[in-house]
Amino acid sequence: MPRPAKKPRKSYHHGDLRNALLTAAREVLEERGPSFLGLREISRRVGVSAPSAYHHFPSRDAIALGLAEQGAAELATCLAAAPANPSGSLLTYGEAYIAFVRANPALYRLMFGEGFPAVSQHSAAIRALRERSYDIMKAGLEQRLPASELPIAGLFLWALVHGLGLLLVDRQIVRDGDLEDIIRRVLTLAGTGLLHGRGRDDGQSGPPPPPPGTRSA
Amino acid sequence: MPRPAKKPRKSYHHGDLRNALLTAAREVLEERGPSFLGLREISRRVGVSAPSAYHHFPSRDAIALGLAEQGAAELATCLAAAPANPSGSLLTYGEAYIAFVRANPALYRLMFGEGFPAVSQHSAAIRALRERSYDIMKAGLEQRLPASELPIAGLFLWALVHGLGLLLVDRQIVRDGDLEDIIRRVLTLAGTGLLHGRGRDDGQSGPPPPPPGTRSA
DNA sequence: GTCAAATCTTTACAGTGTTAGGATTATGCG
DNA sequence: CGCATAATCCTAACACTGTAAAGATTTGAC
Repeated sequence: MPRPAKKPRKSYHHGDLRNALLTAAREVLEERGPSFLGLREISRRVGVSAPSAYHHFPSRDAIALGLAEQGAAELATCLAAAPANPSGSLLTYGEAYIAFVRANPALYRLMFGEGFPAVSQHSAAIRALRERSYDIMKAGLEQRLPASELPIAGLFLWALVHGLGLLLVDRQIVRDGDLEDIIRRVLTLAGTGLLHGRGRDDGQSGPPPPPPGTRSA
Repeated sequence: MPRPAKKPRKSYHHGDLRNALLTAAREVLEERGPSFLGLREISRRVGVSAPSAYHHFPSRDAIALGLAEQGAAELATCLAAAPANPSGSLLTYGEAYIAFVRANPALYRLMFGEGFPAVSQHSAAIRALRERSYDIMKAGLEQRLPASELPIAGLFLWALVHGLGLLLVDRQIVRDGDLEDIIRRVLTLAGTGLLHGRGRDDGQSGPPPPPPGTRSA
């Protein structure tokens, strides 16, 4: 049973230091921002000396990498749990994505920021999780777009929610109206683009969308 | 006349240290990335002792802020110089924006990253320059959209190029095709959305999905 | 020429990530 | 059980960082 952490432990060994470090790191992250994520600050919160962390992580960056992997996994979970409304799947996925970013602003910045080299180099685990998120969103488009348009449409959607999420996190959007409504309208605008923009290079005129779930290339 | 910088100067006084520091800082930035932008490293390149910088900048963050202001000004200039092709203004503005990001990747990350508190707080100068860039892009939309749609359309466009630029800088887009073409197709897709999305038809407003609070599942 | 202001210097301090080596506890084998 | 050994945590120390304080050198005004 993992020790409750943060309380003064009685045993010399902690018992679950690795997870305790990650938990404390996440607290520091959301409380004070990615640039204050210091190894000594983290260890201090856990009540342990700084070098102890090196028995569980090879470097400070590795702790940040651990957080980034957590974040990537949670993002994929959020997207997978989004209600797959067939008529407005783009809207629901987009809103789920934005909701995650707004619920974990500092974590999202860490995931896509430059502050931690280990994170920027995209570990294999992160790459896999990111691909999973991307595939989930793309699957939502698959029912309504010809396969030839999927790569561009997926990239379009990803870039939009990525940029919109970061603008929100950075408080760049100062409009005083209802933020939820603004987000919904931007995503709706994107949806009409996807719906009306299909006539590019698919010569067929009334193409039934290919329903069978062949994973995209 | 500014001293050539980087060569061992003979006079005790440098003469144009402030600009020399900014120039060296920009070199460090693009060579090694924002997280390696150290005050001592910068001073070393100029051939001057570290505390000298404090006569020209109140802190290390202030140097980064100076770079961010430079970047904001250059971005606005790039957008203003974009050929105002009336039929595809969105494409040209979007491409100009992306071109700037790709030409100054580290600078763009510094401008919108979290590594430097002074930068994240958006100085008045940066706010003004950013607004100018935004207005330039919005002006490109003005000729083709009703005024009521402008705020959302502008935000949509900004979020898209912001996200797309950051994805490019982060090397998240690994598709092996022609990158220029991919960018063009994404922007074109966005353009069709703007053109066809003016009559807002959001009849379906489903139940808002529960925001995933996701604190330590 | 002289004095003051501006500029650059060395020195020093508190903080960081990290390494080395010693203390303490848990574990597996006889 | 008893004991060797491995795992874990500790303190001490190093090189580095941003920044403050105070001394040296140059510029410019009177």
